[in-house]
Amino acid sequence: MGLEDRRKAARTGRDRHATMRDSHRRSARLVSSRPGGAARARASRAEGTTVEHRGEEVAEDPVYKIRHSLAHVLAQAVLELRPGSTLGFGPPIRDGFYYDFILSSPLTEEDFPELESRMRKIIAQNQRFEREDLEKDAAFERLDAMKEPYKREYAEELFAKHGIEKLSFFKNGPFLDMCEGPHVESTRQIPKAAFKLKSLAGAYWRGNSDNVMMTRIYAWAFGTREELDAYVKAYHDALARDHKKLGRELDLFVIDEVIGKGLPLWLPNGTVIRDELEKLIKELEFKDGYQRVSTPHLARAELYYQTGHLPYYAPHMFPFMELMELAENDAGELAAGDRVKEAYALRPMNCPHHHRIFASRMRSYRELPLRLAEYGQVYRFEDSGALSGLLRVRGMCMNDAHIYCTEDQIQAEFLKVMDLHRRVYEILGLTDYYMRFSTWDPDDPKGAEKYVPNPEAWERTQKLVRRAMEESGLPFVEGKGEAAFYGPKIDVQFRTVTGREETASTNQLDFAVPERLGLSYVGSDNQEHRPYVIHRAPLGTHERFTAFLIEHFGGAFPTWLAPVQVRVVPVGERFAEYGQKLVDELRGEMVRAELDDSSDTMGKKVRNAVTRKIPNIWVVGEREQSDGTITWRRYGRQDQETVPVAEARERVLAAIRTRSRE
RNA sequence: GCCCACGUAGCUCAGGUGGUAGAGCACUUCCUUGGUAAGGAAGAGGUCACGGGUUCGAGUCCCGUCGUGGGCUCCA
Repeated sequence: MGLEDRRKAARTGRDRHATMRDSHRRSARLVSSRPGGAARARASRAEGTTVEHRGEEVAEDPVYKIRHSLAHVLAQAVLELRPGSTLGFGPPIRDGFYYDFILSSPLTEEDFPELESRMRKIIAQNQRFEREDLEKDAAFERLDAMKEPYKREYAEELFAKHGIEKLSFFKNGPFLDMCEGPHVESTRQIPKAAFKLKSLAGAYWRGNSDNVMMTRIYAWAFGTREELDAYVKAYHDALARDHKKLGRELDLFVIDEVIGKGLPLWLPNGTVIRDELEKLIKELEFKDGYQRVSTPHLARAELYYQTGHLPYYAPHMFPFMELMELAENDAGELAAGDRVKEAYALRPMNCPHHHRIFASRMRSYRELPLRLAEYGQVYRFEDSGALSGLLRVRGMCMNDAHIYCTEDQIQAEFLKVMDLHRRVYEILGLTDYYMRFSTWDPDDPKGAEKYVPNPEAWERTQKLVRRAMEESGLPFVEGKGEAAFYGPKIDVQFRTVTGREETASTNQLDFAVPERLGLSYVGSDNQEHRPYVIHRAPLGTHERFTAFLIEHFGGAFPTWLAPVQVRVVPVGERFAEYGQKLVDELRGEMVRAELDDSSDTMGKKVRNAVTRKIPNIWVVGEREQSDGTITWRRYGRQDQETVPVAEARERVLAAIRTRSRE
């Protein structure tokens, strides 16, 4: 495939994604925005900045009403400031609300004070929210008079596809909006000091990248000023834990534009964390019967035609490397000709390589489940606008493994995988996550493009995964329509310090690709059978997972993970030799220890060690040297103790061995 | 990829209305040998992201490119 073809494939691929995405966002919208009628309660996924799925209890929440009403107040203020603007959606969200506009002329964040003050004036006017339900014709007439084409587009859909009878409108003061409510009775019930405009953003109409880009204004809003202040303060405090900021301060990684965007360089300190995580998971996987393999970052492009991933993944792959056949040019010299001799691709995933290992010889049912694990480096051509620190990169290392098994083994294997997750999170002290059971949507009109067409297999595998999840006792929510194209998955969702939700881990049950690649094993019946494949990655990628850990620990890693585990600080130069001896002994035990033999003062040395968030500082001076002790200062603690060297060393070794949270 | 904002020394930032760059920390050298979060002095370090344009003159104004951030789409 030539570059231009690839680009074309990329474009179509992207278009297809957009369309598919739109279809499930549309169904989500309906739940939240349907005017009148009971909002259908639905398993809620913890929404970030998108729409809340509402149940009745949510709708009655006073803060929800305040946020909903504030959105109207904001829109009114925007229309005052930018007459002729048109409206998109303006729903309440987790910590406030937003509203989308097509602005008649641009706004900037510098306009926020002006907007906020207009909003307060509107609130002070004590405008009543009055509801009016209109039947179809009247509703369209109203919307045309309002000159709100986007609202009208949505209304048409509501009447046509969802069979609603009436459309509800809310009027407060001079502002009229098509909306399902509910709202406060009058603007006076909105606390004037409990909201704050947050940011300006672009957002596609209906979340579809084929549509126009609207301007979204995000705002925080709460029931009281105190809650708002506390929230905003917590938000700003959290920014100190941002992995990008700490990555720089603690020399963990850099992203160098000369190397390329989204291609992080791991510095020695960051590499320690990666290595420790690898050690951890290798131990756990070994105990669970995984075998390690090692495969190249490249493969012939042919491989991706075989797997059937290509149409799906082309937009996310780096361009193929094409080796041209040699040919004589006009000058009669041998040079690269027009014909592609061979094409290679940087791999965007590890599974095809592992599948080829499975296929490398005849397999017997006696070998199953076969668990092949690799820390596999992959490269994905992510949209430039999606890149973000270590959270979204173009070169990443996955904690990947593929479990080849029979249908009878799926349940037990899935349980083991989920238990592996549980153990990892427990060791790391991660509790702030939730699991999402991502299933196919048989009613999805775009289902033919989205899913492997095998309803029976979908039902069967989903049942197996669901049962495994229920047995694992891990709580999960269901994400209908979120499945991979080849099977259901379990995603683990985390939130970053800035509140953005990300998937840290994804586990998929694949009943389709083994078929495409013709994988098989010989059963006890001497017949060939198709294995199932479980794709799983408890630590996701090093890049993203480390980003979470940096933020989770605020850069203050427990001893076992810390880049420097012990820093020995001699009180004066005379004690450097004693300090060096301690360091040598620790390093002899594979402890990452170092001596601060700088000419800084005591206070400065301690400050330096604390600033680097080193978990253990051993201070040594006259007393320690003569007594064979150290004075131990732990990160984040003021109290300290003087301990015999042998005991101190043993305690550090134990903390490392047990991976204690200390 | 799209919308918006930003891009001054390694880092954090100053540099009204255009007149060819500053601070603190870090770094280097010297002095200080100190008991728990910054001892002192000197020094080095910037083609103000890059490329055009306007102007007698651009870090400062305009355009483009690249990069970063916040969102959207997508996703580990």
